[in-house]
Amino acid sequence: MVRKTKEEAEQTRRDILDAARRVFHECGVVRSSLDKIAKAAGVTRGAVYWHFRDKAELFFAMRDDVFAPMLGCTDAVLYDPALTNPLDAIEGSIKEFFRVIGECPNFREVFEIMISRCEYVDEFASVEQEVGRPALEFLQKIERMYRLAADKGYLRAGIDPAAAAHDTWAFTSGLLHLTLGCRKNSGLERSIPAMITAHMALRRA
Amino acid sequence: MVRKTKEEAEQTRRDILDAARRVFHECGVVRSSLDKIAKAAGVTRGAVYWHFRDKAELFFAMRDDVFAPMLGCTDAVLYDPALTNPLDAIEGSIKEFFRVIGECPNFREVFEIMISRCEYVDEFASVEQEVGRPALEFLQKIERMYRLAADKGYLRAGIDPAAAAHDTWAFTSGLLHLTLGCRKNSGLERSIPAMITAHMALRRA
DNA sequence: TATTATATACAAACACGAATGTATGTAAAA
DNA sequence: TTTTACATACATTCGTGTTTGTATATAATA
Repeated sequence: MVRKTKEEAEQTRRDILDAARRVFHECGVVRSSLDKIAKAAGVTRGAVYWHFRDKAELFFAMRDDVFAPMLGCTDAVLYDPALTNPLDAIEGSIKEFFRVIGECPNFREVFEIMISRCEYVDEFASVEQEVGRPALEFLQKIERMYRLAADKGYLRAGIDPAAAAHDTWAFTSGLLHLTLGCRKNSGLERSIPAMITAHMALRRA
Repeated sequence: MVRKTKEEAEQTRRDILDAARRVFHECGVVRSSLDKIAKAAGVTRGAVYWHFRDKAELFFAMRDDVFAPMLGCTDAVLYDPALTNPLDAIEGSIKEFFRVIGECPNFREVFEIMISRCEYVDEFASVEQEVGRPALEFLQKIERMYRLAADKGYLRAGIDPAAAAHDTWAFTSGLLHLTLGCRKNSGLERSIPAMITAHMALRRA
């Protein structure tokens, strides 16, 4: 059996993507040979080269599988019309982000790969920029929300919305890196929601 | 000329360390062959293997050259007896950290290598932990300072010192990652001191 | 002090494995 | 019958670790 049906071929494609994530996570992107990934997927390098041009294309395909849904999750909360207080929207959105990271190993693995198992040089140099772009968009989104909160009188007096946004931006980024970095120690996982609550409480009127 | 004096040998050792930093930064740790590093230092791989057992040892030696002095810089401010308000000590210490990162390219390069040009697997897996340890120590240090500030009445009423420490901890970590990541765009560099000031102002009585 | 012996500080050459990209083969689906 | 969806085989490149060679600094000795 060599030639498969379209559905079977699509399945091996997904098998390869799945294996790539596991192997990238275990060995790092550079040290993950396509042969290792192929074997982890139960195929040969031939199949990998059939579906993907090279390792970079495979990497980006794997990443895209996860990033788009993630953005949808957090934006759904951020723009939830039921939340009248924009500060609740920000708080809920950030909590949602870390909930997904904490509960869904696939998502967590991809973020760990992006942050600590990939060298941002040569063909992967763009990864850094592509990580930075969503981060900047997040900054702009919450800045708008903070401004809205200020208009509605929810923001504590004397706080500049832009400054608050930058602060929350750095806080969120740091929390992500810290939670992915030191997983086992310090039981950071469980205290994340409380940290987010405390962070936002500082800014409430 | 083959055999050199002790001083000359020490100089080539430092040349190699210097070249390693540059090449690691440009090519990433895994893709930096020892031959590339040797050539950048004006020697052959023989010299590299003479001074260092392998790439990992070279990497850690390069890193240690920078990390120890850095800790000294920030701790000097954090424990400056002239600062009676612990919140000033925290603020000054963090500002000092980012001042060094911003003004000293060597330090910045090493941090960029650690954060975005090194895959934390196999022999480099410990790097992640060794980055995490100073981070945890930083958390404990500022937690003590926040407690001290609370005792002295400098901390805004209603703020828990431990929660404030965690928040500042994440903020600082995030700021580091963001400033190293998106260097050119958004002119983040220049607004860092103001961000730190605003961050601390939120907690002042 | 002069001579000798030895360790030093590399350069150069070698052997080996690993990874990549490509070319070819092939059986079944369309 | 022609693609498709791979498996297999091949050629080549690259990096590593080791070994060998060697001129010289340095210590030991006479």
